Amino acid sequence: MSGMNGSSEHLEKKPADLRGRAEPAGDLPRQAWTLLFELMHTHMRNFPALAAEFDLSPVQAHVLRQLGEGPLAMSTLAAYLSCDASNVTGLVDRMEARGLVVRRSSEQDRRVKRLVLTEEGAALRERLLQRMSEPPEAIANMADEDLCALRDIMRRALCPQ
Amino acid sequence: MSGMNGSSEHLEKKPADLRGRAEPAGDLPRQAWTLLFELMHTHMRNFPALAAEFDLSPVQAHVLRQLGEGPLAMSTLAAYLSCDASNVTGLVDRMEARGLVVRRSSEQDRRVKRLVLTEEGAALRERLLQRMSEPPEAIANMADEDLCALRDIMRRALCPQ
DNA sequence: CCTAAACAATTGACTCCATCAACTATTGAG
DNA sequence: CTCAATAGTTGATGGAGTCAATTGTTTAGG
Repeated sequence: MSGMNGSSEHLEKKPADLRGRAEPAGDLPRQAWTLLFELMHTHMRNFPALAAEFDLSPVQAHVLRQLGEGPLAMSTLAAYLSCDASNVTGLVDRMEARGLVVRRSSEQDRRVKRLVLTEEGAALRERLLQRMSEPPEAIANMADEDLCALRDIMRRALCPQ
Repeated sequence: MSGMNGSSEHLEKKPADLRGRAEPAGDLPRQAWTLLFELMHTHMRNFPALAAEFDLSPVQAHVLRQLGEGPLAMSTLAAYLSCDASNVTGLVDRMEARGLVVRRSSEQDRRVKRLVLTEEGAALRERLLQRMSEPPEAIANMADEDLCALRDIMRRALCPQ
């Protein structure tokens, strides 16, 4: 880093404005969310590198993750990815070329093709999931009570039953 | 959605395997992190759409967000984005063409160019930040106690002093 | 039955993001 | 002064995203 001549470059650790911009005090969800977003964001930054550890693009890693619980139609995958169906074609082309998945034509409806993990794909998926579940520092360093509380809070939020 | 003929497509609400894969019970950070990751992930899925509300690409939105606290050298921005410097050139080209930023040559070091937000860029940034701080449903629906606890936990985790 | 609408997947044209290698201009150290 | 290092750009290439158009298939209506 040599361009550090006197000017304000502020790359050090960026505490940013995590305090909530003048602290509206009434807007609890926004405050909590902004903090979460910060963590999320710094972590998502190295997701491409994480995927690259397995010679996957970020999206391929994402697909591999979603593909765990049974065959998915192309269009269903497109819905998961919130993207156009035409996009999935090329994406799956590349993954099929690497032997991670195969297209299987449905017999009930010959328009649809279902994606099935190959052995190799399933194995890679296991390794990937294991790697992705490794928490970042900010989480790993938290106190056990905070971790427990966080887990329970998130369960309540994500599993509304 | 017409391809729903009997087969297992499981797109409904995807509770996924949030319980932690056989519940190792010892690995608290992994459990908490996996839950956080789930939220993160479903939220990041519509970030492109959010950016598109402002006619920005996801990366442009990201840059606009980072560009708030003063001029940044191109290389510094590349470091923020964890990407190659050559990438930033075209990125900034497009943003400059839309009048959001300008390149200003440094006088101390004529190699570096600093990015400065234009009026329009700064205004758009404000609107963008406001929009981005809107919490997703899973957060908005949380109980106040959980929100408080979550905020405090995240503050402890992110502002280690 | 048969035609027309709806739908799954693909293709083609296009843009943006990302990487790498090569290049220019500038700085700074010996 | 010379030479290595640095900041930014360019060019080639590929993945990922969009949209519009096409093909093959299903389904619903007349």
